[in-house]
Amino acid sequence: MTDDIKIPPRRPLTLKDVSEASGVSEMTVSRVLRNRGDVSDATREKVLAAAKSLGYVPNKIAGALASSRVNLVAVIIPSLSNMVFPEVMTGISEVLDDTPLQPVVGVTNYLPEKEEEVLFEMLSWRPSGVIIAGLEHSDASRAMLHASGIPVVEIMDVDGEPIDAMVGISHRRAGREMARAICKAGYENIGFLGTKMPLDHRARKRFEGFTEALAKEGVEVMDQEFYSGGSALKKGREMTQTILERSPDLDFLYYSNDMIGAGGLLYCLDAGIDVPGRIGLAGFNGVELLDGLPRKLATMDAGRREIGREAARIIAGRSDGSITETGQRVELTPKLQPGETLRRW
Amino acid sequence: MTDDIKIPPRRPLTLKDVSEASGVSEMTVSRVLRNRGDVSDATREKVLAAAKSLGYVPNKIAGALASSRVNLVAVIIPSLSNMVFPEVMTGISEVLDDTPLQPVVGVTNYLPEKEEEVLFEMLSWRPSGVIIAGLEHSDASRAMLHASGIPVVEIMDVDGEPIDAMVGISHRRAGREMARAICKAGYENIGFLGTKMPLDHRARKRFEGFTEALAKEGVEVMDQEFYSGGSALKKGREMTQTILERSPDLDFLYYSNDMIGAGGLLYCLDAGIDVPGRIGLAGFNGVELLDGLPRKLATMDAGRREIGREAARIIAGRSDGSITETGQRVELTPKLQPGETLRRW
DNA sequence: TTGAAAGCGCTAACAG
DNA sequence: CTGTTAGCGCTTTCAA
Repeated sequence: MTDDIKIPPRRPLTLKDVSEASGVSEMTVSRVLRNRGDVSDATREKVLAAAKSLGYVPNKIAGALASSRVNLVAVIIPSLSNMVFPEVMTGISEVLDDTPLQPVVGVTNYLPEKEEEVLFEMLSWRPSGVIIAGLEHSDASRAMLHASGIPVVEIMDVDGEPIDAMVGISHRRAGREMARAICKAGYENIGFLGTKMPLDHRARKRFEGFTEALAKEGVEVMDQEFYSGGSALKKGREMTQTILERSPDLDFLYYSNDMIGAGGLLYCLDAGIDVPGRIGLAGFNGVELLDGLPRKLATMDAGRREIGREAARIIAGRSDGSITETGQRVELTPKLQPGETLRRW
Repeated sequence: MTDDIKIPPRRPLTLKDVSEASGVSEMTVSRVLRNRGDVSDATREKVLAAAKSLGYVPNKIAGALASSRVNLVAVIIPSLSNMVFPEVMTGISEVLDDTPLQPVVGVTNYLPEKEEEVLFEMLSWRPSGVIIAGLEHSDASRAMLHASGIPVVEIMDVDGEPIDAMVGISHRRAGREMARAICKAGYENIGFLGTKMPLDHRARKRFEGFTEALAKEGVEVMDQEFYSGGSALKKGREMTQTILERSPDLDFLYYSNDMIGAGGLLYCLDAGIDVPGRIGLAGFNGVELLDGLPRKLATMDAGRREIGREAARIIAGRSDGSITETGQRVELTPKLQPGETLRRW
């Protein structure tokens, strides 16, 4: 009986295969597999058994085309390699896990052209929603998003006009509040250290808010230092040394993110500089890492996880019809964490 | 002329719309948009102009169904929140960026059931390939992967039998080599600190290789300490303090990852412990962060970026037909980085 | 170089 | 509760 040898199917199984194996119509098989409509227990059992034994995996492509429903949520972010966006992802996953929706991630590396590409690619899959970082996009990107008719939530930032919904914090305000806290603590010679990233609009806005609030107190940023690429912790060290050698009078350093701030803190401690007595330090983001440093860096928690959750809730709600409004605007409040690198006042 | 008011289309545009707008058949429009087959320049121009002015975005769902070609690569990883997988992702993106393929990420949180779910979900989109972390999967997962007929690359680990291709390092060997280096440096009372994660098979294999090689030298692990959740840096501090108080004779601490190792290092420096004289330290992964620490932690680079690149190359090659073999096995060599926390011998 | 016809595998809508 | 009939928007195939 050489005919007995089973050749494993190279062709993926279809509903028809399950239908034939179970003796139930394709339509009913489809109903069972989606838990839709009423099906008798007996039929259900038969179908389930057949599907399982065959190892049937439904073809969502066909399903999506037929139903014009796609349970995918496009998430478009600039980077995965700093701690901030993975945490947003965690928030998104947390709420989508309780829905039929699935996140699909695209990374833009802070490049508008890349964003456009990724967006086009993702929109061509007709997702149920788009969650995209930032409010600044190319005209083409905005047009696509607009024309798609798909729910869009722009996240992280609320300083600007959203295409549809937005969830985030005001980075201008975050910068202002940090400036006020610093002045209140009595620091006067303030330096700024950040990334060499003209396209990081949120960092830019924080800096703008920061200088604006300082100006109100009659203070100006005394010196600045920028970096790009490499280990942020190491860069933080190096930049700190550089700026302090150049401007020894500085008594406060404001970093555009916690990683370089942590590097700066390690440098100061190594160099025997009194923190926060001689020099105060502050970062931005509120990353978990800070918990393990020798001294806790002052920072401002951006509520990244909560931003992810809230954005996902909006998409999920619109997708299942429980939310019908559009244009939601959710502003979260960044929380100042004074840590131990800011003088008590 | 009130009829002049244009109501923006809620219905997504189709090929037909472009066809009508340009006066060219749907088929030819399709050819132009995909750069397939010969089309006269004149027609091409017309079509492109029409598509652009309408803001047409092709429907990949329909395209994929018709052509049974899906330019998606499923990437299934346990977590995004430690530094390791984002770096693998970077490697994957780097090579897929030069292809028509797009990565789609699914996260399993180290849970086999979740892995099964995510896998099922992703396979039902009929991706061009699957890149999945680890060699340990549930029977159901293995069966699905097998039956799918889709190229599968299991990554990170090579200690086991792959379903199809695999790319990674031998964690057993990594553990053994670290053990040898430690013994050679003259340390004798060795402690191990790791995660409380029975499902992290790679950490387990490293530990097995580690103890095995120690045993050959007549050495046993003297004490162990485990943690779960929270800031790894902080936990590293705490665990180190705990284990050293309990076993003051320890002269070496082997950490299952660099983050807790870094925490341990910071603790030792704070406590004024002579590193690597009194106590040696080593971690695992080779994360960039180590560059900025006061002293460079000994570690073993797992080549995560390269793993991602290699896996993506295999998928891309099979997908474009430039590779026809299956079952590739690529073992990368982890590189010991002695840093400054291991005595020179 | 262009077009017409026939599905891809599934589900909506309706009929029984 | 179950089945039948039409497509979903695109690409394949074949013909002009």
